Amino acid sequence: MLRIYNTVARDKQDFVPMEAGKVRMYVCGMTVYDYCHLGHARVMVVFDMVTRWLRASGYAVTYVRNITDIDDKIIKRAGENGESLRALTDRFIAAMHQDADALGVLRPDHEPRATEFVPQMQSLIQRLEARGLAYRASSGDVNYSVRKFAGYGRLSGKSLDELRAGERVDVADGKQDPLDFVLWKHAKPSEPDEAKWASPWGDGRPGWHIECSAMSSELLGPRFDIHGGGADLQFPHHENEIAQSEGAHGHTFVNYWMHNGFVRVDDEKMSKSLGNFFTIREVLQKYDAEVVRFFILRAHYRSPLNYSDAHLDDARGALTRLYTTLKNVPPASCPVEWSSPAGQRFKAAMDDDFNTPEAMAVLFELSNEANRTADAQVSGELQALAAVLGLLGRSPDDFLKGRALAGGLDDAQIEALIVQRAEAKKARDFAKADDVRERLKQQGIVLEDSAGGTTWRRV
RNA sequence: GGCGAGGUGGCAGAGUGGUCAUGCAGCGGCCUGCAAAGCCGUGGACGCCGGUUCGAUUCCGACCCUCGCCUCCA
Repeated sequence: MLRIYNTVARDKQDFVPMEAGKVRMYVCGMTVYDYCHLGHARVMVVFDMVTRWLRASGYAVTYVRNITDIDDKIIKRAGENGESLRALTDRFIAAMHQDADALGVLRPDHEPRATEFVPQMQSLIQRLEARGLAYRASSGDVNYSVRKFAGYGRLSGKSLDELRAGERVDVADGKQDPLDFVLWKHAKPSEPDEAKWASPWGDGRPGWHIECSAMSSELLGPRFDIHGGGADLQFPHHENEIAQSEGAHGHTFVNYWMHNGFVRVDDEKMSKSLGNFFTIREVLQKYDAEVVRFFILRAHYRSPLNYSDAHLDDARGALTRLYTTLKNVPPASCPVEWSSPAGQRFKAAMDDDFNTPEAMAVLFELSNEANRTADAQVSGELQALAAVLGLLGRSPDDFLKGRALAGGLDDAQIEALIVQRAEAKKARDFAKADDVRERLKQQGIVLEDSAGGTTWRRV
C-alpha cells in the first residue's frame, strides 16, 4: 500500500484515491519568463517520478502541470526585450520542454496556459463575490477576504494573527486585511493590451493564485487527489488556492498535498531572488542529463539537495557503475517481476513515500549480483526496475562513451589509436602500448581490456 | 519574534530499539604483461547532556547548531 506524506496532516498517510484505479494530480509549474533552473528541474523530475510510480502501480493517472504565462515579471521582461508577451512566453515554453525532455521528464497530460483560462477564472471570482468572500477595493482590484474563510492557514500551520502581515511589506492600497490577496488586477495604462481582459470589474488581468484554482477544477474537477509543488509554494500560494477553491465550492479541494524540498547552493536555497541559481542548460553543458536526473532522485524528494560539481561528479561515478554492469552483462529483456526479492524491496521503498534512495540501493545490489553471476536475467531486472525511475534507458556505450569535448579526440581517432596499441601489444612492445594508453588517458579516455577485446569510455 | 524541517562514517545519503543500507573515496587481496573494470575482504557514524530500557543512533526532555516559510519564488 502506497503511503504519502501529506503536508496538511504533517504525516504519512495511506493513499486512497477518490476513484478506484484513478489518480488526478495537479502540480504548480513554471512562470515562463526565463530559463528553468535546477530548482525547477527538481520539481519536474520529482513529480515525473511520482507519476511513473503511480502508473507502475496500476493507476490511470491524469497529470496536470500548469504554465503561468501572464504575470508582472513577464510583462516587465517582455517590455525590456521589446517583444510581445506571447513571443516571450512561447520562447521559454519551448526551452522548458527542451530541458524537461533532456531530463527524461515525460510530458504531463495537460499543460494549461493561464491566458487560455481567463473566463473560467472570472466565473470563479464571481462565485467568490456571490459568497461574500471577495470585494472590490478602492484601488480597483478585486481581493479575497481571508478573514471570512475559516481555516485559512491550516496547510502552512499559520494563524492569521501570527502572520503579522505588513511587517515586512507595505500593505497594498484598499486591502481590508493585510493578508487579503488579489484575485483580479485592474489594468494600468502602462501595460500592453495583451495583458488586459475585459471583465465585470473593468479591464484587467487575473491574480496569480486564481489560475491554479480555475485550471485544476476545469481539468480535474473541484476536488482531486494530489496537489504538488515546491515547498516555498505552501504559503501563501497553496493556502490561497485552498481559500479560493474551498470558498467557491464549499468542500475539500485536495486530498493529499505534496511538497518537494529545495535545491541548495552552499547551504542556501537556490532561487532567482538570491541570484545563486544554475540553469538546467548550464549544467547540461557539463553533465549528462541522466546524471542530473540520477542526482535528483538519489536524495529523498522532501530533503534538501545540495548542488555542487563534486556531488554531480559523485553521481556520475555511481551511474557509471550501473551502466558498466549493463555493458559487462548484457541484460535479458524482461518485465518487472514484483514478487522477486529485489522487486519486493523496490516496491516497498517506493510505496513508503517514494523513497527513491532506498529503491536505488536495490539497483546497486542487483548490479553487484549481476556482476558476480553474469546472469542476464539479473541485469535485465536491474534495467527493468531502473526504467521505472526513468533511468538506464540507453545503451551502455551511449552513456559510457559520452560525447567528444570540443577539441577532443573523436570516436574514430580513438578507435585508430586502440588498433595501434593492439598491434604493439601483439608485438609485445608494452612500452609503446602503455604510451598509447597514457595518451588517451590524458584526453579523458580510459581503456578496458577484456577477453573480447579492448573497449573504452570517457571519464 | 511566530511556525516548520533537520543535524548519520572522508563526502553523498537511507534506515532501524539489540547481526547489513547503498554509492563515491581509502586500505588489503584476486584477476591483468601492467592497468582499467569486476570480484572478495576491510577500517570508519549516528550534534551535546540527561532520562526511559536488560539494551538507544533510533523513544522522551533540555541545550547547541543549520536551514526553510512568514514577500515574488519550484
